[in-house]
Amino acid sequence: MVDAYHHGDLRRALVEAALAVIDEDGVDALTLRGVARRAGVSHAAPYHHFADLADLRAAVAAECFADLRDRMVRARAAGASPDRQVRELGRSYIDYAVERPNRFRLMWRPELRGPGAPGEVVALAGEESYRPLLAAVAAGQHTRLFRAGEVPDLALFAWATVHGFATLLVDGPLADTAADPARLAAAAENVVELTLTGLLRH
Amino acid sequence: MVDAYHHGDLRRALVEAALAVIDEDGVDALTLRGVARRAGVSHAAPYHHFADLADLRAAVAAECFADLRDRMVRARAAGASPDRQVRELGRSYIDYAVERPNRFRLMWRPELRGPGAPGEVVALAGEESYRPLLAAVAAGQHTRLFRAGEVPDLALFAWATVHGFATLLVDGPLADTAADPARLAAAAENVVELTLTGLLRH
DNA sequence: TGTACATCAGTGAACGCGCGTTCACTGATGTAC
DNA sequence: TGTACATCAGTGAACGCGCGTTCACTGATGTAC
Repeated sequence: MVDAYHHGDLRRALVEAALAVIDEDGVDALTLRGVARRAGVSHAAPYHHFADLADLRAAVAAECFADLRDRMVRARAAGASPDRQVRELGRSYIDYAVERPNRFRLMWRPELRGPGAPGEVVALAGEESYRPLLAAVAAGQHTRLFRAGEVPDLALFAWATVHGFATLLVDGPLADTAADPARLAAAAENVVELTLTGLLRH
Repeated sequence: MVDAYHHGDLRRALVEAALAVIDEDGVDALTLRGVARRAGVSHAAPYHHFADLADLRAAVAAECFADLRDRMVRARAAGASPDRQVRELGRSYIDYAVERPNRFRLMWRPELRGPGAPGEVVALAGEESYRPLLAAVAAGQHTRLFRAGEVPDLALFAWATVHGFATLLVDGPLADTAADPARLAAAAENVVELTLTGLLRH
């Protein structure tokens, strides 16, 4: 760490630097040279740890998904009943997007998933973030609180709603709402409750 | 049109070229030089019609939103009752995203809306695409088919759900579903019906 | 109807920029004996 | 414990690239008289 040589964990430091660049200047500002600069190493150093820019981007996205997964796991644990779990999951998902808009944007960039992308890690990490919601929906169905139907179908509906709301906050016309905590909370509450209505047995 | 000089409507031709570039190679492949090349003019010519790249991008996005608005207006007209209107609107929105994924991606790029963006036109065009949904929800509430509540809240829920589903199809893990017409139709039906459940009075 | 002239939309050369990537290199670290 | 050597993670110079943008220019078009 003191010495420039044999940095210790330059890979880690580069990922941290990349997160900082993305948070501050957006996904498109991410460059290998910029990250090296920020980490205080020469522009050629990152090539010892990442094949290319796409590889670095994928590593950063995987990191973000791991963070999201942890939040989802905690959110589910915070809910006593399945319906509360879904509420917590929805709120946490929205919070993540608003807190870290640029990371959220990166996570859904098409380059991560297209053909030829080093996106397998990303896809797997994404799946793991989804698992708590699937589990909560299955549990709600098991206690006959939620409506009958395929678990993946119900979960997909809930995910789509919350994800759509989050992207509208981050990239759409709801930016003003996202900037005002009170309005954001009210709008999120509305969306989450209506989602639950779609899930509940009537 | 025959002559290089006084092209006739180079602005129009540049927008068309930009749409072609975006459809074929993605949003990030859009450059002023590339568009000029494609339109068969020198790379400096576009500056007589657009201030810079961001300006061209905004013009293209506005064009896309106008297209979406037309589809939304037609979709609403195709539905006899408010619930059918919502179904048509949802399906058309999803169809647009799947048919024109790169245009759909462009339309929600944050650069279009951030501070300093020439995005006023884009914001207005986006609003107009939203109006048919607002109208359908208001109509459904008026006939007491839909639940009580603020129209914007109900409409936002419906939009978020369909928008989220569309983005998951385009940029997320549902790419496989989007590629298979039968599965796509089934998944879209599921999402739209659950959305309606959230809107209906019980 | 002609003519002089302003305007306007193109051209092509030129600029600087930051990027990704490669390469021969160097010096610190770890290991076999 | 020392020593020779392989390995490994850095460095810095160099490359080519396409881009955005500017600029003086040119020739077609429209207009005033």
